[in-house]
Amino acid sequence: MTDQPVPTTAAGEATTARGEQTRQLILETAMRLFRERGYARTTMRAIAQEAGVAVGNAYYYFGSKERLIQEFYNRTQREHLAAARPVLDRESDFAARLAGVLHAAIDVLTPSHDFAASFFKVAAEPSSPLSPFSPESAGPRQASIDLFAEVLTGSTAKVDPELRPHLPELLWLAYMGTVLYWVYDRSPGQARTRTLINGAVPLIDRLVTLSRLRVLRPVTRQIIDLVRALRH
Amino acid sequence: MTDQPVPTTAAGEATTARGEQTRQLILETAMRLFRERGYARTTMRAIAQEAGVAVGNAYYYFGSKERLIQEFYNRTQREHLAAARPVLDRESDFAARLAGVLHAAIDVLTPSHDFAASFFKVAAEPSSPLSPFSPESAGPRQASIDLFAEVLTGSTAKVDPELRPHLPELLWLAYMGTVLYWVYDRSPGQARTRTLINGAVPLIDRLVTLSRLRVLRPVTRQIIDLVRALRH
DNA sequence: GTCGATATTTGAACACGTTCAAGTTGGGGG
DNA sequence: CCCCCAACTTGAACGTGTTCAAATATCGAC
Repeated sequence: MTDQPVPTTAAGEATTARGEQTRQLILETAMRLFRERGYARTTMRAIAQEAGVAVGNAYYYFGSKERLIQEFYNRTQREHLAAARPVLDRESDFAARLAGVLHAAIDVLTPSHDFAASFFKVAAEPSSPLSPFSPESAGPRQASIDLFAEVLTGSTAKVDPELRPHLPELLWLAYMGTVLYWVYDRSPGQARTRTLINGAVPLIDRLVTLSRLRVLRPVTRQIIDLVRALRH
Repeated sequence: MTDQPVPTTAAGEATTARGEQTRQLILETAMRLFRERGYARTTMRAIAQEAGVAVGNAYYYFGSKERLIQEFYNRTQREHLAAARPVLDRESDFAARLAGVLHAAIDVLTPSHDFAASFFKVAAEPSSPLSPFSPESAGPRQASIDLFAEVLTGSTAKVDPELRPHLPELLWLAYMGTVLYWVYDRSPGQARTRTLINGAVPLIDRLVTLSRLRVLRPVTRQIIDLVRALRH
């Protein structure tokens, strides 16, 4: 009853210099073709041919076509962390930090918008290791959550102490929502996503501030309880 | 640069009694096999063989394997509307109505959880006509939003008049989020999703009520402005 | 009843992702 | 210098979704 034949086995890391070189060659070729033609229209045969290797060789390093996407995912994540760094070093205002980190993510993603949609389709599969909620993604996911923890800790924001430990994960969730919106965003240059960020960040900022208000305490508590109940 | 070769042409509706019968036969067979073996492991050849027709015949009525999923989608949607009806006729409390409608959706979906994941993968593709945000889904989407409008209008809830016109769509969005959670929910019987509904509904109810409060007016206004800005 | 048009049905052929048994290569130990 | 083994490379073959030209069935007009 389980679906989707399990993606083939493990790593595929090169162990020699020659191998590493081939691996990189295939990867670069694939990324170029994905960008040029889109994911679906790039065949494994085409990648192999353009890279000047046999199709089986591509499978030696990347167990499947999806694995190539995994590589894109990792690369993007690293670039995001790097792009967010200057913002975190510069700003101390919570809203500015959050907006900066979110805009940085979209900056990094923008050149790949067209084929990122295909990437998204694969990641959406709940059983896929590429899903942001999968155990296999635990590493990158935690790195991402840590980033939002830093958004918070480095800021001057005053937060309800009960809410604080949960906030990084909630911000990460908002980040996922933003990316989701971006994937579906058909406006030129994904301008709508920028609007979303610019509108949502002050809103989040205000809500976080208000969470300490007496009238809202019960609501805050209610949210925290829900998060706790869902986390196990 | 556009991805995914466009799904083949239009309808495929039968125009004769004979055709309609064949169409139904193929559809029932497909649904049975999907449930028995999962989506990925059910081949078009198997469907055709079990239904006793040629593989090309299945393609005559359903332009692609994904189209068969479309049919599942429509069917589920109809069942949801039907399952929600008694609740709406019975309850007048906003929270009870909302919880009832959401639980009804999960009730309808539960038997298909295993293969609904595959369905979801397809629907996630932004360019797919099955995406809940696609123009092709406008009909079913509106029907769904109307359902949440009825959740509201039939209730005794007092809502900020500025917020009210936007609330059905926001509730629909929350519904989409719930389904998203359900798809990824691996807990036995998707019990976690029930927890989510039972926790989120009172929260939403309270927030809706609080939206009329003086301190929260600016926040409410801010949300409305954002929704407006994103809607065009 | 016969004919033509339209609806339906067929299955071989194609393109693509993936597998795998059979090579080839390169370098470290003798 | 040669041998051996693991690392790497190859491409034919398989299963699958999809297409399409050709065959067949149905029905209303005459």
